[in-house]
Amino acid sequence: MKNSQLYKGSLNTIIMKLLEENGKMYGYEITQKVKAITSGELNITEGALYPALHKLEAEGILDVEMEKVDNRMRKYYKLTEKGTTETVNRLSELEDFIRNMQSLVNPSPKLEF
Amino acid sequence: MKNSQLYKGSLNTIIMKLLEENGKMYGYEITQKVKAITSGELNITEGALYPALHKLEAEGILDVEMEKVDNRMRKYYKLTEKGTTETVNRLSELEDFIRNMQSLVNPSPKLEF
DNA sequence: GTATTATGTATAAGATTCTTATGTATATTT
DNA sequence: AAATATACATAAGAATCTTATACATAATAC
Repeated sequence: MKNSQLYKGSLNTIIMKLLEENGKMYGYEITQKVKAITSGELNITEGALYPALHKLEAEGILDVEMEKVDNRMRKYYKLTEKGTTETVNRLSELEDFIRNMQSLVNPSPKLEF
Repeated sequence: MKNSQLYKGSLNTIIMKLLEENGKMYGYEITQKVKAITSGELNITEGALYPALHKLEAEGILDVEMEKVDNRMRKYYKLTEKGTTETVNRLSELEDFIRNMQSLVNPSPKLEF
């Protein structure tokens, strides 16, 4: 996704947070939501997304539910109980990560008078 | 480094920022500096650090300079001209990344009255 | 006095995550 | 009729990191 390696490792957290927020979503919907929220800056590729969803399902983080809409198949994903708990941890880790990165690149905050 | 995949992809940016700030540093010094700044939360492993330094050197981002201190060898790294330019870009990418991640996980900022 | 920890660099095997390319299929727009 | 949007899937390879191992000197602990 995108021309920056920084996003590597953040996809699972993004998926889980969106599902926590929206109840249930299908793959394509996730890609569009992410694109919209980031003003087109972050584009999740299918090659990254679908294997990630399958893995989260295999780990018991997500439940899946098929639905046929407009003659097309949709796989809706939602957080399991375990997944909901795990999401809290992931978001906490993300906060720590962002805080640490800001400490590293912003050693002396500019004081304004 | 650490028990979170989120840091994956951020090592180069961290190295470059520290070198921009401190002029020149050697590998072990970088690991200690990062540990100190993050209060022990982020530990750069040698297996990640040294290959990263070698690659940045091969890409012309870093210059190396050997120095013998206390009968031990040290390899001091510093940014090249190209590396200095590249650092500006990386830090800009990091800002975008952090902003995007905050948008994704913080959709409705809590208003306080 | 010797064993551990700290300092210092290095590589190699394997895991994880992602990119890029490809495949299939239907609906809509040009 | 062709291209784009919607929808899911996988496979090969790249990039990054973990874990383990290796070597070497200095300082500290027992």
